Amino acid sequence: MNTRRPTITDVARTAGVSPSTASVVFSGKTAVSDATRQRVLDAAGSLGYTGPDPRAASLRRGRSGIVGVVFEEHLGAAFLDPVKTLMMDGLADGVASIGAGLLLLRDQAPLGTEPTLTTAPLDAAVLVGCSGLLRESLAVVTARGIPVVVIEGDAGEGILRIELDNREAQRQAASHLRALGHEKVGIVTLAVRAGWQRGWIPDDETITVDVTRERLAGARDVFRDAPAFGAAASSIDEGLAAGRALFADAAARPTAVLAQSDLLAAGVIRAAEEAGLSVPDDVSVTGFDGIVVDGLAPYELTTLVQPAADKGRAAGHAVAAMLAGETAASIRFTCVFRVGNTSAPRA
Amino acid sequence: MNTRRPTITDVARTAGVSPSTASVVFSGKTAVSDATRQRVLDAAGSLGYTGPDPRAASLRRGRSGIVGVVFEEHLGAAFLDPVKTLMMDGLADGVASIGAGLLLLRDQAPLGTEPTLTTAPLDAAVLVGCSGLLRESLAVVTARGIPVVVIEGDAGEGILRIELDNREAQRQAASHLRALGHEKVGIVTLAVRAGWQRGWIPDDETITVDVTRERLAGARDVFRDAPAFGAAASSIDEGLAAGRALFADAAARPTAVLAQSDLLAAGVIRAAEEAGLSVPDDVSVTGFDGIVVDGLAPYELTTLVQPAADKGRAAGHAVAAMLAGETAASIRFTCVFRVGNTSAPRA
DNA sequence: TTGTACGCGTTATCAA
DNA sequence: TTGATAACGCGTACAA
Repeated sequence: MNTRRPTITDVARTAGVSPSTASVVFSGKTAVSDATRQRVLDAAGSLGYTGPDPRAASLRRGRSGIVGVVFEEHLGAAFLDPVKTLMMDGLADGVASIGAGLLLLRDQAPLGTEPTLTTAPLDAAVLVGCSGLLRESLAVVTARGIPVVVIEGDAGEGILRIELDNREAQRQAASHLRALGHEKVGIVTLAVRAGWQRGWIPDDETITVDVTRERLAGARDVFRDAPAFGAAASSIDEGLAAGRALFADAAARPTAVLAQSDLLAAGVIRAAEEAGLSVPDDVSVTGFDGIVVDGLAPYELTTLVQPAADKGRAAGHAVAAMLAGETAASIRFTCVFRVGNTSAPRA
Repeated sequence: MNTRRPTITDVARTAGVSPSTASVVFSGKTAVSDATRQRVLDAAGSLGYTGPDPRAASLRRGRSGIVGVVFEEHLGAAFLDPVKTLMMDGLADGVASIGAGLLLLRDQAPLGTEPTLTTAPLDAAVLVGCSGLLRESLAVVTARGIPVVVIEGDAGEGILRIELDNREAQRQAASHLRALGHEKVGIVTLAVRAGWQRGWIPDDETITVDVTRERLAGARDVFRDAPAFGAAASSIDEGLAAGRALFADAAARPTAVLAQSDLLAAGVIRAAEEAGLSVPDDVSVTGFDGIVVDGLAPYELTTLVQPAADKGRAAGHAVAAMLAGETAASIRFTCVFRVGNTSAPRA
């Protein structure tokens, strides 16, 4: 009848000690005599007590050991992107140093259900995103007075950011192509804004996604008038579609393509093959990210290797530092340009 | 000096009401007069109170609104698998019905850091995995008396499972090939056990991964003596390597290949192309999962479509039901066989 | 080395 | 419609 779970008080009573002594046995904060410890442990065993209730401990300590990760997109979409996956991996590592776990949260409340971002017992939050969509989430979190870090996003005043030298990096790839003699270059970009449908980007288009805008600017620093085709997402299939558009007109065909992600680049390569073009002899293709594209061998992309996992790890460490009361600073990571076998001198 | 965050008691005092009334204003559990509500809201606004502390609420309610998801692997590895990604997506949906969030947990405690599975404020847990590795996690969770659901794993007595008709499903694909006249068939399997290196599977090998064993059994139900090559993971590159092994000896070459995942199948197709074989004219290839393989067009795999997202959703609903005190039952999902353009009659 | 006493911030219950 | 009271289960000064 009394199915209530045993508490540390029950254990203490059974062991014939005070609750605080029992508590200490589990937390190990203070020395306890072996005899007493054993009595407490035995009592716990016989009662089926499995340790302090995390909820109560969390209230008492003021910490829950949980870091929220907020995505703009649908969760499935987020993990389809290998870069985000790597980033999460690093983040998991980074917060592990404070023994915290990662709570997955979506930005948009799915109608009717509780908006967990406001009600979850978070110690800190990491916002992942590129457009201005997460401004609202940011407001909620800062109002709660929770430490927050933004990865690859427009954070606003006084918010810690983890970012990349997108423009400078992309400029390197463009310069590389320029040095190889290429002049007619096509650009394949990531999404221009939330809900963007694939298509050529008009010159007067406003690009709200930071990453897209910065990388495009880097490419145009070198090839001022290069046409840009915006993909709807970072995937091989989107790159294929973009590549088809670029190679459609044999007369206007570019001799090199700057893709804003490795997946897009892989798709562009497929499109080139499809059009009877050889890579890199007829067309050079560069990517961005430096991930391993499954199934792309024997091609090895000329690309910009970004420290995706390090970005996540840095975010985790920043969060850890802030929770420890230390001050943490924004970090700007640098990409490493890597020459593969998908770029060559202009034929 | 007093930087302590305001509590609901502070708000109540400022508004001139009792704490319980203020609480009700935020929870909406009981009707409150508009005048009173406004006074409380105003007080909260002026004090910078942003709502009840989730930690305290969680202690009082006995619920944290958090469901743990435990993976055997490294987080990055888990999300590299599209099936797991879909499953997570469904799971997120499923637990959203009770307003819960997903806490990512790893099975192996990374040495020294707190094992969060024992200390996290979980309402329930979902274990994802195929081998017996998560037995330990299971023990921890059941000891805590937390509802638990296992997806695609050997759960043991009395544990709720969400599974697939792996053997029957794979048998369908095999029968399909048999009906097409194929007799020399090769099998490409998923990992045989944790840490497995790719290679031919000896007849006396013990297969500890449930999914691998069941699907292999299904294939052998039809092709008793078909040789099986075990991949190290589910990826196109692993499939490519397996395919090379299968097609290495032109004389012994199979006319059809049963792959245990779509990614592996995609790799096998690449290997076939590489060997100058045409799919499906020279070689038929079947997959398993029914995911969209990025970049595989124009091939459309003959495969078994598994309801990956539904599995996750079902796990979420099961968890919700158990938390509501209802009884939930194990579920066995069924795959749907889909014929694409990668299988054809034996030449 | 152990015990006492109290508070963490909230909410359920019941009475007014 | 509002308020008083009592937990929820634990950790930690401080005293013994």
